[in-house]
Amino acid sequence: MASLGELERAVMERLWAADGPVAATLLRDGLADRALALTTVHTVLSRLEQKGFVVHDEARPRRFSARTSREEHAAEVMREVLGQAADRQAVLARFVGAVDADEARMLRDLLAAAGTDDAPQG
Amino acid sequence: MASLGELERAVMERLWAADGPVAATLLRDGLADRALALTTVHTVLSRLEQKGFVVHDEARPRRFSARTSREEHAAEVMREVLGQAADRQAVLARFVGAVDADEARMLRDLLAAAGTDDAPQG
DNA sequence: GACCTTTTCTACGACACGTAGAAGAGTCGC
DNA sequence: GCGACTCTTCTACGTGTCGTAGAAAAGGTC
Repeated sequence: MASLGELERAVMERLWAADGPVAATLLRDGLADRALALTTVHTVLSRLEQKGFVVHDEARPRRFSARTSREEHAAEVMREVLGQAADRQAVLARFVGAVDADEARMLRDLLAAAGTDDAPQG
Repeated sequence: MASLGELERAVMERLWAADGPVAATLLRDGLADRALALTTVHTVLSRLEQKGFVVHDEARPRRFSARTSREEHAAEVMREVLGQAADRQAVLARFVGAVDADEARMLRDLLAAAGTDDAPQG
């Protein structure tokens, strides 16, 4: 997975923070502190689309949206990192060994909930 | 966290696969398929050190080693990704929702083991 | 102390990213 | 329908990082 540059990340943040699809002009305004040209925003958006992070609709003032939510993206990255590891158990062990108590609790609950309808088949 | 380039990653893999500290010449030999000049290996090693992934001892033919294990590194990245998220529970939910059954089992076991001496302190 | 090896310094081409102008395409008002 | 305006795409450039390595300096060997 290609990673994001500085501006690219900022744009993704805006997209994630938005309710729905956002026009490029809106994005530029949201990034007013950077005083970007509209074309700059478009370039970044194009690259983001190439990388698969963004999609746009066909309406004429194009509206852009993140392909996945911020959370889904983070989870995706986590799974990717885990998936690349040879010894996934070791990675998970270190992972749970280092997350804080709150997170451990969340994980336990989540796992328990998932387990209830996780009927082993085959 | 700075990410790794192609060669940088290959070097890290060698370092991780090695038992202990490794000399640059050994690394070059291990990467023989790439036919790299020793200096190239040294440059990469220096950059890796700057990024905090590698350390070397003071012995004269310098010996390089990975600062953290492969697994620890992966876990570190996972925690970093999680830590950056605003809604960590949502991330974790998506994460456990997508890992496969084996991994879920590992997590459950790991969490259970960790839970036994996870005394809540005021 | 001369010679060989290792390490450091410096450099360069390629590519990604931030940046944006120019040109082309579409929309709206008259 | 045409012109003015806006949006989109194409193209380009500067900078930084990465892969690559030579030259020079530092260290070790005999």
